[in-house]
Amino acid sequence: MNPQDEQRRQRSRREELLAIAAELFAERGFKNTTVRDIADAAGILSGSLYHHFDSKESMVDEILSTFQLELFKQYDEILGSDLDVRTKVDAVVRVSFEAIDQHHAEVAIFQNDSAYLMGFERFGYLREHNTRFRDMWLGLLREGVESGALRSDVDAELVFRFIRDTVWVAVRWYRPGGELSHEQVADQYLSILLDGIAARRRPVRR
Amino acid sequence: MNPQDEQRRQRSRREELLAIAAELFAERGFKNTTVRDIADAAGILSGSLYHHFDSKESMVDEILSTFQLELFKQYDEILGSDLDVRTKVDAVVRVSFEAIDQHHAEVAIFQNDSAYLMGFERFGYLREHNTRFRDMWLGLLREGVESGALRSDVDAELVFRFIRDTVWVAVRWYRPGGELSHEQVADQYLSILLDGIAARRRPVRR
DNA sequence: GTCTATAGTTCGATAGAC
DNA sequence: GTCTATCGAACTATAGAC
Repeated sequence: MNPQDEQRRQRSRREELLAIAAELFAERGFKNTTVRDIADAAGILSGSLYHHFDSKESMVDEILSTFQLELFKQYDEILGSDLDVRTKVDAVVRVSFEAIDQHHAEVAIFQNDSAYLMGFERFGYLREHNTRFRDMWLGLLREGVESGALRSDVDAELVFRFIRDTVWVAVRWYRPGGELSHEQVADQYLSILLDGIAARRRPVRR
Repeated sequence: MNPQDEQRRQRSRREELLAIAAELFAERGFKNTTVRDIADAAGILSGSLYHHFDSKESMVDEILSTFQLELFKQYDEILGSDLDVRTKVDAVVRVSFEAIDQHHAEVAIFQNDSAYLMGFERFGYLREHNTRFRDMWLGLLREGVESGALRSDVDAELVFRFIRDTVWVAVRWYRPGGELSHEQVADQYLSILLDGIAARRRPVRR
């Protein structure tokens, strides 16, 4: 039994089924994944899934809400610390790329299907997720400008969108265990975000 | 009505239906839009759509292939010009944001559904689109580094993904006719991309 | 906990009248 | 060019046996 299977065996059946569903949702999209697909991948029949879950929706609900809880616990730790702004920005970006690495399926589902899912009342917390994420970044950016660490001549709302989109959309091409580690991607991303890709006429120490 | 007018009238009706379908595909996604939705929006019944189109797939096919043709015609003009690299990068980004403004639905469909559609053989040209876009940017970045206009210490493949994702994903929040024009968005994006968001210790002229 | 069997919908697409 | 009418397939979910 390889390590992945071993790890899976230790989890409850419910979590195992959720992990299988998450992979399929991430790969094909929520709407394009049928309960039969999930059951097939789990080696059971579609009806048997309903012994564990109320509906297909409640499966993706549990996947996303669990992930969101975990992610914001990490963000809150960073924001509540006494690190300087520049280091906080660094930490938030690193934690995000780490999430893409360690919760790849969840991030992919959030990225691809949250717009659709937000149409349902039970997924209102996804909207809350977006609001909290925005507040966090606008706060960091304002603090950074005030402290003189960040430029003040660009629109904060636009910078926020720029950061948000570029970080999370990386889930489309980043592959855990691939050539680049999530730390390496975070390094390069922060370098581009902070210093840009244009060459400097004169070296600037920071 | 003579045959020529008849042909023109059919073409315009066809284009009208495609525009309606494109809006729905962009808003809800291809899979989540039914032929009945499209027919309802057009004020006809679902069966009547099949007088104009073979299938739902052929509708999205015509929408995307037409757009792709037009977009790359613009890119090729820029690349074939004798502008310097820095100006070419500028122009390519601006044309892309202009496309988000003027072909919002098409870009949204490409952004949201091309991964799914690429699974079908008839949409192989979407893969070609990605390859050409990548070649274009890697060429520009290499040329930029060689000419000394761009930094040489960041991974070109990663910079390409960074640019690609940041530009196109803007279709998720950019609204044509909204507060910010596509030119303004392009200005700020280029500024962030080239110079970064970190403050400079000393002003650097470029 | 998984099975068999199927209810109840919704979907893409077709045939032929007008 | 649109309508009426409908087919067959695929889907979510349920009921009850084992």
